Amino acid sequence: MEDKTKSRRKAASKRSTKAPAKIEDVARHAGVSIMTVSRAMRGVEGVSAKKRAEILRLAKRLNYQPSSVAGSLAAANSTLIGVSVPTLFEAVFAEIFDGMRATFANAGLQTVMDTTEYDKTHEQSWVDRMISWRPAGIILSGAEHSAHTRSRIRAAGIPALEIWDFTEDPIDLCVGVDHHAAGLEMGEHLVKLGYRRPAYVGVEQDRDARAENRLEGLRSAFESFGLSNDHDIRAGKQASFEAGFNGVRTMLSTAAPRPDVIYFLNDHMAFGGLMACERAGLKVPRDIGIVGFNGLNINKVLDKPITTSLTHRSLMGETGAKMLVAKILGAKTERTVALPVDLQDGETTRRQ
Amino acid sequence: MEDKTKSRRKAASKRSTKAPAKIEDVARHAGVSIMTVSRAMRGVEGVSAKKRAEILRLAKRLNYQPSSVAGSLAAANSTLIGVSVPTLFEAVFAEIFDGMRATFANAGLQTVMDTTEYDKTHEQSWVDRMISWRPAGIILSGAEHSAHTRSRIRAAGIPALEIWDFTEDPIDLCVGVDHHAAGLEMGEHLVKLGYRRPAYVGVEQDRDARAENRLEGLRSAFESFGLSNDHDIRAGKQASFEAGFNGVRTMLSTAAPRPDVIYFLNDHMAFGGLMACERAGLKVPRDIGIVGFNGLNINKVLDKPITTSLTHRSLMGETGAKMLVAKILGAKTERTVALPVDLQDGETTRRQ
DNA sequence: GGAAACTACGTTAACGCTAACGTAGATCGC
DNA sequence: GCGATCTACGTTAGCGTTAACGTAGTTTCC
Repeated sequence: MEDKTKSRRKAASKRSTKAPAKIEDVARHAGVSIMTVSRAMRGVEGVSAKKRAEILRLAKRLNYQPSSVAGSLAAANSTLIGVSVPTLFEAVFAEIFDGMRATFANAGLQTVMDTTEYDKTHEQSWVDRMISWRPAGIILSGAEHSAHTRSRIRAAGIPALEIWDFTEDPIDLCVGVDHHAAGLEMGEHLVKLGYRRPAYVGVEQDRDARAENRLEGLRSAFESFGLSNDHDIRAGKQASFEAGFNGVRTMLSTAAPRPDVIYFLNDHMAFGGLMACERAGLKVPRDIGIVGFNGLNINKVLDKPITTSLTHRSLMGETGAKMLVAKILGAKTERTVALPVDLQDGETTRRQ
Repeated sequence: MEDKTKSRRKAASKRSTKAPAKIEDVARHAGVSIMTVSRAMRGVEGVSAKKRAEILRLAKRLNYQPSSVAGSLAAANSTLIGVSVPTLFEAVFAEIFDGMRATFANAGLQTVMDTTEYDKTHEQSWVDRMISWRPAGIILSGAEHSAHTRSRIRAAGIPALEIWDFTEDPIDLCVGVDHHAAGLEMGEHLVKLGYRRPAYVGVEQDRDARAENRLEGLRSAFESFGLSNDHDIRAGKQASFEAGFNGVRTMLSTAAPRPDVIYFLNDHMAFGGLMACERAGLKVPRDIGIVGFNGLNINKVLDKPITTSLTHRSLMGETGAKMLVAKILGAKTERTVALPVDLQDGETTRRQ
């Protein structure tokens, strides 16, 4: 009877070639209690050095890997940090993530990442799934989240960090840059350089709230001088070289009078746009100005560096990770940190 | 006594503002058994429509989120797919990942990703941590893994996919391209175009096994014509624009006689190198040839597209994901799939 | 040299959930 | 009209681990 039940259970489970070893197997082989194995594996006190060594050797031989699932259920704590980024196609998020790595590794926390495709529904379901794993912390990109997302995270009492966009009113913690201010600063700079007919080239759908904020900043700069931005071109789904290229082609074939400067969603789009301008016979910056955002790597190899706003992605990641770790450990930390953006006057805009 | 034990336990747990609702809370509020709530939440049979609706409403109100930790321990199954990529700085892996997304989402599987930094020790510990969560499947980049990694995955009996590099002898499943063959094909092409003094520009440390395979392929092509590649420059840690730029600068200042063609680790490095050549007054392809790998996005906007080998990253991701899902569901699938690489003759190498 | 303190274990009871099985009451078939 | 089947639940026994506590044997201290 006993036997039958067991074999049934086994057969019902996925075609398990061989069930992986569990703590009980190690205990039996070592002739000790389960608890002693548990202590030995975790390196906590209460086991003699000799027995510990023996148990560890046995565990290795049996290919025993403690189950984090059972472990975190029993201990009610976890070492997971859930990270959500809109896309991996923009190097920015890879750089932020890279900046966080060391801090989390030092704290013994492991990150698990997924992408939301700039979609709030995606993000919501990601948050729910993530919470169901009871992580030690959660990281979201940007500062605009659905009410559902905010309340779920708060209700779960999980430390959370919003990164990239700055807000005074975060779910929990926030580190980022003020995108509106960055756009405004760039706009004022361009006005000062004498530009009067700005255009914008971004991606289809205004899913990227930060980019929209920058555009608004730029617009208000021009508007405060009585100038308006009529040309708002959206091309492609991702902020790629190609999208920038196509956006400019579209613009040049439709816009009259021609804009005198183009503000791009980021440097990659700006480079694509630069290529399109030159292909169309326009000299940059003589005939038209090109402006990007982020200060991406490509800028370092171009003959004519693109005028852009440099963001400090790695520092941002590190700062955010430290704040989150502090919060998780119950230490004091600032709730919000705003990082500066450095305007870099390149050679794709005219000299003053 | 009973009470004391409970409160002690509570106090000992992390400063829980308020413990999140559990299935028991919902059951109590709804006046039904725990099992009925479980069934209602999972949408399985055995609950009347009326009760189900009521329970779901209650769950929402109590902010109840079923614990995946407890759930997968009890049900001994999981919906996790662990994905390991060497770096997020190369768009290639983002594209492969993107290609997999839809397939996994349709199968109700969720991915969790982390990076290994091209480090086998990193990868090993990632595999161990991942296995401890008992995922439904595991995805590794490349085909060179430590014995420990291979045996652990096999011992755990978890379906695994190796992607990007092709091998006849995978841990479990494999989809990728033959990098050696791609290098060989490009080498033969360059010989045919009349190139005789090839050079290579890659990154410091030969951590990227695929890139080394391509280089070997290229070399054997030249060697079979009695030509050798003397110039092997390593610059930077990441395969960035800048690394390509710096690599070429180094090369031009040291190499004599000057190589007539440079093979780069990828298109981004090639573009950086192209910039460095032009900065140095060399005309491409008149004075020197530039060759990349991957067929990255930037190539679509360049006046002179870079000669490269196009890889089909999105297709690769999709193919691999389908194979893995099939394996997880117990369906038949091929063990290995080799995808083609398309040589694209650009304008950074001379015409025949 | 005997109580106190420690060391190195073992035992028990969770952790939050689900599989498997049990069971009233309703429905059905002939 | 009565056994057979079905529906909608409830009960029981884990899943693999750890926290908390219990307990022999050993050491320490004055």
